[in-house]
Amino acid sequence: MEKYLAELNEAQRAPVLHKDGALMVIAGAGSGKTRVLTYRIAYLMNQGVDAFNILSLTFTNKAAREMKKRIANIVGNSEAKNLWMGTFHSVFAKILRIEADKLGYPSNFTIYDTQDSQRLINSIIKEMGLDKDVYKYKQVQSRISSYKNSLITVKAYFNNPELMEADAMAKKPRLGEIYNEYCERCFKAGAMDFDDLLLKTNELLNRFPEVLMKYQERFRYILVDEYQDTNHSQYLIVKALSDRYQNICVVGDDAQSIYAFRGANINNILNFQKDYDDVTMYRLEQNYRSTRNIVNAANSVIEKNKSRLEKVVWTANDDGNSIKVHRSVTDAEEGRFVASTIFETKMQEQLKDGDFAVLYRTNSQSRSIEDALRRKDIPYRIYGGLSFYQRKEIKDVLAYLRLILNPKDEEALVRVINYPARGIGQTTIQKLTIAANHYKRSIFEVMENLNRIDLKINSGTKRKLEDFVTMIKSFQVTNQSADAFVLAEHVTKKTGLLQEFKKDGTPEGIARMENIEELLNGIQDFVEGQKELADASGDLSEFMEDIALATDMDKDAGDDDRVALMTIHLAKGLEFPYVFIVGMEEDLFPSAMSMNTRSELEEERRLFYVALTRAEKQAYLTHAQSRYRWGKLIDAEPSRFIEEIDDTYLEHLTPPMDSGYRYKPLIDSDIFGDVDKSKLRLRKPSAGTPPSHHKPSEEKLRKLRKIKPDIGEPVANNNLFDDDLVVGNKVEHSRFGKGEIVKIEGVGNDKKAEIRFDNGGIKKLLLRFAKLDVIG
DNA sequence: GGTCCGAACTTTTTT
DNA sequence: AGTTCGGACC
Repeated sequence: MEKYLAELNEAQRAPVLHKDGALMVIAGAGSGKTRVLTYRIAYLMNQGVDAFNILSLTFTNKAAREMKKRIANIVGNSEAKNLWMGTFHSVFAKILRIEADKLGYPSNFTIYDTQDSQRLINSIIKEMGLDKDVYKYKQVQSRISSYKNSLITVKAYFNNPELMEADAMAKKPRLGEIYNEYCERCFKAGAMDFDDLLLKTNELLNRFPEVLMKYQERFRYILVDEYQDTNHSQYLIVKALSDRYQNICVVGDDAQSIYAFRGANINNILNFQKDYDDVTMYRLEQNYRSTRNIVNAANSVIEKNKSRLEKVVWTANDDGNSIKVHRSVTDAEEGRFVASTIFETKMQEQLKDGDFAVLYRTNSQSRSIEDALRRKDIPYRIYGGLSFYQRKEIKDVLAYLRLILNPKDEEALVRVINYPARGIGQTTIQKLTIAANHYKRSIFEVMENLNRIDLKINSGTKRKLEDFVTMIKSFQVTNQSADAFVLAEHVTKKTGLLQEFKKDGTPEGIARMENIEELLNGIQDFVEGQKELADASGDLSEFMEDIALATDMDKDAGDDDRVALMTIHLAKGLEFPYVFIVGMEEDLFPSAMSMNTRSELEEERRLFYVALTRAEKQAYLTHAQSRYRWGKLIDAEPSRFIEEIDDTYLEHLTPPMDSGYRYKPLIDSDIFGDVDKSKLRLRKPSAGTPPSHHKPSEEKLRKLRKIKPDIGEPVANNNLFDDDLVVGNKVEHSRFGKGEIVKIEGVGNDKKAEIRFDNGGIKKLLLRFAKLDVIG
């Protein structure tokens, strides 16, 4: 152990050696935070802490695996095995399976991905006869998702006039009904969506004190990586679990918070010190990754943000080269520049393809880069985008497998009941659905009992339905004895899925068949891996659990030597010697959708900061004067972010254009005073952020918190009111008028106040949404 | 109940 | 641009 501790600098060693209590590590980009986490866990175990008592939450499962491997090298494999490590979603999915019965779920519940959720919501909207142009299923899904991430259950929703009014004003008065129906259908199908994995964990821990106690005792030491990207739901889970022992270590960097759009709340990290007694704060500020040029350039950009924690990232590395900026006429030319630069640099510097990465803001930008790389025969790998498991043919196979494990899984059933075509059409499915709703049973159960219910289905169709049921049941029998691979191979043959593509013969058909074969290979690999483990069998349920929450980054890259293509979001936590950041153009990066408010623009800027700090030796920024978007050639101006970099760190490969362009005006609370962001959001509801919060003026904020402003302007805050409103306060509400607080209950985002209004009414309002002015 | 064709959406990021 | 979905027609 001593040997390992010697590998750390002083700043890194301190949090590693800090055994008990709450600690927060603010870790600048490239400052070795993974190393700190790894050694801290190893050190805890070295100090006699049982691996069973440590829970470590990481951003990807791959990060967890790698960390575990490194810990195993220090403390030994058998010990490291007992560590609980993984993403929030995968860890709590495991716990939910153990405790499922308490919540009324089967332990083999299905996990719906976003697509499943959207399909279900789509059919609910149709069944309710709503206008699909008003109720756009994707918008509705993202709205429901953000409710869940803010712990607003259906019940909480209907108890909250503010929310209902907001949705009504957005011309969606029946959103609550959809939400309710969606939840009921998921429950009936024995399914949880991604957000449920966190929401139901909260429910579990809140409703069952003995369960909470059990896991508090179990997880005496909790570590959370990338804490700046946790959402409210995750925050509450961590808070609950760590409440007993308070041995909580969070690591993060506010400058790299880039997931606000899916509910991440930067205040979790900004307010950590308020949440626990006796917090020790550590800062890692020395960057080991990048050249001084890159570090300084990144600093000069992030300085433009107002909301930041104080931190100075520095490096002892060499200056290195300037950051190179390249302009091209079209996106195709940009691709060619990237490809030929990679080609030449590789030759001159004796590098590998794997030393290069191309980062972009949106997945759709990969195409032009791919084309250029392919022409030059440069091997590459695309991460993310339409992930393998989201392809239609793969989802079809998986739907059969899901159905075997959980026949109540309606999304899976609807997906494959007539695919490949077996003569079961819309009408029949409709009849089944109505019957299922009527008898409060699943469609599959209805199909099992066709002879006992009169559904006015003709005998031919009935026969087909029975055949389908028999087939699934026979698969279930096979599943008793066969491993996942044998079963999956059997299923693809028996269902006729493979046949379907074989007879098709088109290039797409062949590609799809190859994808299915690749899936089967993947399953076989998995099964063989599992069989080597003592406590696993390689059966279907193990495989399905493994892939349900697998991210694209989790797949083994196979350590093969290729240029990496990915979005900046996906690149978080990674590093490459040479990095190209392409599409540095206004409306693309920063994204046109993110320029309406300061906080959105600041998130884009943090994203750029993340991109830049991925580079070890050399960064390139490229932009095109025109590019194809939506099938049309669009003119583009260079991104403001290029200008924001201090000029001394840049080298223009092409003469810079005159910078006479202008930016779109910001809608900003700085300018307009009290901007009601929830209304802004509703006008533009595609973003996946949680329902926004009323933000009082800066002065009022200060009064509420009774503290002086620290650096810069705080972001719209969920937890502002935590310690400030008390019973007896006089408040004014925009609609209900003046009143007095008679009761406060709940914590954090769930905090409610009961207010007796002067007009006689008593209302219970969720503080984070209630527009209250304190008047005494 | 199946097939074919055109409309519509896509492109912000993801567990 | 490419894909997916829904409606009209067979």
